Amino acid sequence: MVAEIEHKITDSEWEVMRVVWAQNKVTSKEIIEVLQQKKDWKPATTKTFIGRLVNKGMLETETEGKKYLYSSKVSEGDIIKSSLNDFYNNICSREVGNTIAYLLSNATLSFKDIDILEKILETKKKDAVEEVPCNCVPGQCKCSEHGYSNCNSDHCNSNHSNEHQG
Amino acid sequence: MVAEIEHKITDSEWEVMRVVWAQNKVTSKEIIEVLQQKKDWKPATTKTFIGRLVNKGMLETETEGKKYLYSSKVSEGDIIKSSLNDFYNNICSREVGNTIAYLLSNATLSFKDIDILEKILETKKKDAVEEVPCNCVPGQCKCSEHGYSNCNSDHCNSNHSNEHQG
DNA sequence: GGTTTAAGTTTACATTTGTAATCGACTTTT
DNA sequence: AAAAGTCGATTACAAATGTAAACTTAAACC
Repeated sequence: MVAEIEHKITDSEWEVMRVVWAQNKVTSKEIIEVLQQKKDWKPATTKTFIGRLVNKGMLETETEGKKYLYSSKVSEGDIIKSSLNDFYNNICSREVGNTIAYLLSNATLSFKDIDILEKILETKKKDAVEEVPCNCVPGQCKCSEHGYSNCNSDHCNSNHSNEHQG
Repeated sequence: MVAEIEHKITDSEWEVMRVVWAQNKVTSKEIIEVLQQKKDWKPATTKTFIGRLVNKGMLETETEGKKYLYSSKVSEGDIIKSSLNDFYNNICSREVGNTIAYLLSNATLSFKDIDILEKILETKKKDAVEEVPCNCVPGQCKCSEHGYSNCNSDHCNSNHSNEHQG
């Protein structure tokens, strides 16, 4: 189970977190410098996001002698997982396979990555299904019913599906 | 290349789009009914989202005789891809493999899905790399440097990485 | 030791998002 | 034809987000 992440993280907050994750413990000055370079943010802007992340419980502070050091309270992997879970709540369950295929196609992977993925894929064969159930609308997506002749949903695998695919 | 999606789509807007995708052409009444069931939204709320989606150019309207029919101007797959691209801009390139592994592990897949994924994975072997480059911070993530002894980033594969992993 | 500087905290403000009521123009009903 | 219902459009408003200046306090410097 993935650690519970209380709040969603915004795009801007991601940027800050990445700097922290990349170095474990950092001063605000370091974060500010990196993001001034990378995102052209004014120092004040970065400060705001740091503050919000502390409030959200994503970052914690520690006073080393005189100065503040920021570190992350949540791992990058956990936030990624939490964000993806949120995202996957939005999409049709039938799109999951396509989605992974798309990601896979466009990814830069290491040999080790590929190795791991192959193994996982192998185990997935055991619980593969004939047709992934659709969860789009309560009464189920109409495209899975026969005779519905103008479905243009991507996940529709009826033979009518490519008649008018933008 | 994925179709350019002008605007980001919000969680609430996803819900509306899903109803439209599931049925191709729908009246507002149908959308409202589904989302009243599924999300307990007041009709006015759904109307707002429909309106915003029309403004964003995601939905288009057509008057069949007397009444409005809404249909999607963008395919579900394209929006998913666009959203995932946005998301992947936020995460470390080294996390991509892990991410796909996570998704794969938790996915419900069809036999066909698995088949496709296997083939893609096979082709990925050709351009696999020894170590995926990190894109977290301009000067590269410190965890890839030797001697940096307190990196707790998930993607750090130095041997010090599990000393204090929350 | 007073002044400059650095850094965390407060305040500011425009946009976007979530959530919804109300308005205005048709349509349908009586 | 007047009343009532539909439905798209307009308006409302709080919370979240992007972006940043100002304030405050403590440290550093001359």
